[in-house]
Amino acid sequence: MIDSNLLRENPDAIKASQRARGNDESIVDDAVAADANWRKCLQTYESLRAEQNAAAKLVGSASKEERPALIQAGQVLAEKVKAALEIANAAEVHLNELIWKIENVVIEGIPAGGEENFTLIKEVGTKQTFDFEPRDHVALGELLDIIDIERGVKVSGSRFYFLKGWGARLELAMMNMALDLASKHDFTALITPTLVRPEVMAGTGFLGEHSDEIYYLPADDLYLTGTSEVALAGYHRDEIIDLSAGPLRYAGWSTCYRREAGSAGRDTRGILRVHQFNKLEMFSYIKPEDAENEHLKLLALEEAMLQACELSYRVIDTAAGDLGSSAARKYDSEAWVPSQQTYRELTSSSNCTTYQARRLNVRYRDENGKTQTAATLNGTLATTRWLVAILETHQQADGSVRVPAALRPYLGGIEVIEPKVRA
RNA sequence: GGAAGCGUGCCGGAGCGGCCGAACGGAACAGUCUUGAAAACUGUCGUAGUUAAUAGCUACCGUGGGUUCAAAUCCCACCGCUUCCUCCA
Repeated sequence: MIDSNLLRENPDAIKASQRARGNDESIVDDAVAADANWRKCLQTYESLRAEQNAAAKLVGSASKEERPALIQAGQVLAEKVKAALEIANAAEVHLNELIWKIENVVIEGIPAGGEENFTLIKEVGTKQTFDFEPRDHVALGELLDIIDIERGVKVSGSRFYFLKGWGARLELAMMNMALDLASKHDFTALITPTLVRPEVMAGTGFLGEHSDEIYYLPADDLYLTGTSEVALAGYHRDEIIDLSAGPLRYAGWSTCYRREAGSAGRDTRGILRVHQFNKLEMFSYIKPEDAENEHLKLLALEEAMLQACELSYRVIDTAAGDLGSSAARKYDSEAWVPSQQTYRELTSSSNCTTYQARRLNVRYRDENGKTQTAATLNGTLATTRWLVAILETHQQADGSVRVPAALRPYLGGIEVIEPKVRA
């Protein structure tokens, strides 16, 4: 939710942002008008209400003879107040409808346009080449007996899989390494609920246009979360948090569920796009003026993880039109996937400025003791999808996979995952 | 799942339909006193909206409705918590 002060003071800034995103900018003028109208209606109501309160007070101290007339006058006032309230409420509803539709104001300097208009920030590492015919992660997973897609489908349907043996351990190793890294940088580990109530799902903005991406359990009126961001953002909802000693940082681990409703036919092979996976997500609550630096910090940690996994990757600054509605800026890092000869997104880190926190009502006290809306940021530190890049990048001619050195301590020291021997 | 009880400010805890944004106690903050601290004393001490305004006004006593001239107080629904029974990891 955007700042209504900004709407009053600088609607042009919001319009420019809407334009960069490719969104309708006339809605901003509508919102300004609706805001003015609401305030006018509110004042009408409040002054009538003040009159009513004063009148009601008189009844209490009035004599028996005076009362009937006063009560009758009160009845008339009550009718007026009721009518004025209805008008004011309707005006507020209308204003909210408009204001909720306006997406976060993008940070100046990010590229305008859609998905293909990103700015390339950097490329790190060399794209892996092989002097043999490389296998894709599905073939490797089968050969090493570490990913069992066939049985995943048998048990749960398409886009499900089993991680088995070293595959399962590799994922846990990666998550643990990520958690260690995050912990060293002041992130508190948090294992979050993955079933949440409708109001939390709506509050974090995931019930909008992406609602058919989300699993819903009607018998219990609960939603399965597609990312721990939902729980992490809801964690401090309606609270005044203490940021005087620095930001609040969390590393949330959870299983994530996605229906992939709109992606039939896309990435059907392997575990690149699945209904269920695990993710370690960083989340920061911070003073707005520090948000951009924090964003760089999140990105730096993501890069540290990618480098620890010895992956080749690039970092992009996403264009305005490709941002989620809460994000003011988004950095994605994409790892090179040899079998696809292309970069695939492994991390995504968004600076939501105060947009998300305003909707969730998360505030802090500034130096003067005044409450201010906090800023929130989130970023991926590891997900199941990383296994695709790790396996494919570090494969060897015989189908074995070299374990990146940084991961070995988490895997009992093993250096190579060998093909299954037993038939 | 069955039974009973309870939800008030940072915490504890009062509250008769009107004089309750809410007694009282504690915590916290500021000051007096003190070489300094403690104690004692004095004061401050919720959030938000509107407004030029730290003036005024409005709203908020779990949430949403309702009754009434007037609701923390009465009625209804929902949510949550506690205890007991049942069940269970």
